[in-house]
Amino acid sequence: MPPGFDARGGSTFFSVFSHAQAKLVAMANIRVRFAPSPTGYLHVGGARTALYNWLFARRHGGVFVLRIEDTDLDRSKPELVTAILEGLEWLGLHWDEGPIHQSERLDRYRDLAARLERSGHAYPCFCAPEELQAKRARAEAERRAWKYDGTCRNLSQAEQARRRAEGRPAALRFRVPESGETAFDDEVFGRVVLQNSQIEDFVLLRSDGNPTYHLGVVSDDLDLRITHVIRGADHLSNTPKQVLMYRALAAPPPVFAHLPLILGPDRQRLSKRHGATAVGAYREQGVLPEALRNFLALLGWTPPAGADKPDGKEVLTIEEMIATFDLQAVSKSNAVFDLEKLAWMNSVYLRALPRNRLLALAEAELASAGLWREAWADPPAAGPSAGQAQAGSEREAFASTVMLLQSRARTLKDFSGSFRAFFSDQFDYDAEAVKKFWKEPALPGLLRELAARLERVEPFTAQKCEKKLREFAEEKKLKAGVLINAARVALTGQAVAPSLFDVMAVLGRTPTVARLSRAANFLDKT
RNA sequence: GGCGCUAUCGUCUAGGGGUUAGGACGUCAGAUUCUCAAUCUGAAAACCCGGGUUCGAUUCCCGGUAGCGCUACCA
Repeated sequence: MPPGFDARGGSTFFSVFSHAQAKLVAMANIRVRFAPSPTGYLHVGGARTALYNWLFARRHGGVFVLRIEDTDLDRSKPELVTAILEGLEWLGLHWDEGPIHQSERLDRYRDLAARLERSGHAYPCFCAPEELQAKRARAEAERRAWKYDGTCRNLSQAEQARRRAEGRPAALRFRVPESGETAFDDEVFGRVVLQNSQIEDFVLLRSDGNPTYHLGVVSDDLDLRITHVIRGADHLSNTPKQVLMYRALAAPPPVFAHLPLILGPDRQRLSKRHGATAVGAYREQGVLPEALRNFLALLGWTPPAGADKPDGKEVLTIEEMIATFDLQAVSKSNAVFDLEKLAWMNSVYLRALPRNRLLALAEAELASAGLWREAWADPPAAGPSAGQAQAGSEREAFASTVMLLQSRARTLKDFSGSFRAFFSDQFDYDAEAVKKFWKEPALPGLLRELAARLERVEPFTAQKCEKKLREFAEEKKLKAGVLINAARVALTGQAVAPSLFDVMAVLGRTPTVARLSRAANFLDKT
């Protein structure tokens, strides 16, 4: 580390350091952080921010720090911290340090605030919040721009002391220069410049002694030696305030990279109104973490096209993402969260899932829907015995059912939803399916006869079943399709399912025959 | 209202002073077929508007418009 790099050293060396040079130094020892506030669940926007931070750290061999910004005591809920951590773990975004709770670091913030006050960069403000609110409301009513008016900015030492002696509560405000401008070079947005006259003397320390966001972030980013601040673009306009603080502390600011926001289909900022925004909700809906992660990665970032990754390849392994992630390739414009594309991506990942993992996930889904049967469980690896051989065959039947269904699943929910008939005898006949495929008047008799013939098929395989059914159709001078489609509805209750004969094989003889008869009985009654 | 940022198919985006403006999702059509999905083939679909610079702007500059963000003793 070159001299003068200790952020807390207060060296002025950095004031002459160019942005490019600072960047170079920062690259040598990358430290990034994700700093959610536990006032809500892990939002997909937050998850993407975390992902980009994580990718950046992994790409550059850096450290990914997790920090919980819980300085708003009223709104922060400890149980939400757990939910956020779980969300991150689920997505595979493991942090190297933390979680660090800001609520446990109040001394650090007060120290920094005191330092700022001593150096004249901050001053106590005795204005009552209600008073300020009234002024603001008035200004708004008169359609004037409002900014803190500096009432307490130039109080004499004696006056400050007098008011303190009176026990009047004071907030600490940052003294923003009256003129000039503040600029920084954002990795995504480029140079951003703001007139200091536009920035108000913002609060650093509340009158109850707790820090505000700005104090907390700068203090912690300094303490944690954060080199790159990668966060949502909603912080872009706040950044000059923080840059001003770094300047007042004679400390080098980190490199900033702001990420465009994620919007709902109506182009409004994504919120509950648009449906699920919490990562956990997607998990519950049967989305795979790697699918959500891949989808989120592409929401604002385009991987480079190369020989190994021809234009159009959007399904990326985590390794490919790490190898190619680049802040320069992050888009500047906000992106609409496209549920359809997520669903597609999820089906791609679902189809590529290795057998064991798929079976485990299907089991979990069925269990939570109350459809799981212990007989399907993975038999213990111990030596074979009569009982286990039996269990093993049940297991095999379960496994082949799941594998048969794999290619048509959109989410894990399908296993307990549209695939229900494969795991339970309790299912209804879909009205549309009945209308479409149960038109043939002679159907009850046909289904019964078919059932009778299938009873004699040996062995009960897809091929044998198909042969039997086609022979039967020919005898009856029926198109095989009529029988096939009718039987599909009988076996699954649906018009949509895998190849009928595969369905028969997977169900087994007894359920197949029973369901055909049951359908015949049902038809008799209607 | 003030300030900031952004602007390519419906959506995510590539591209860049001269291109048939490329890809992905979705949509539509066809192939396949026992339904659906998958797969394959094909199609429709975009440079916000106005000025300027230029031989030539979708690309560069300015303005407008729209969208989003910030404008708290929230983060």
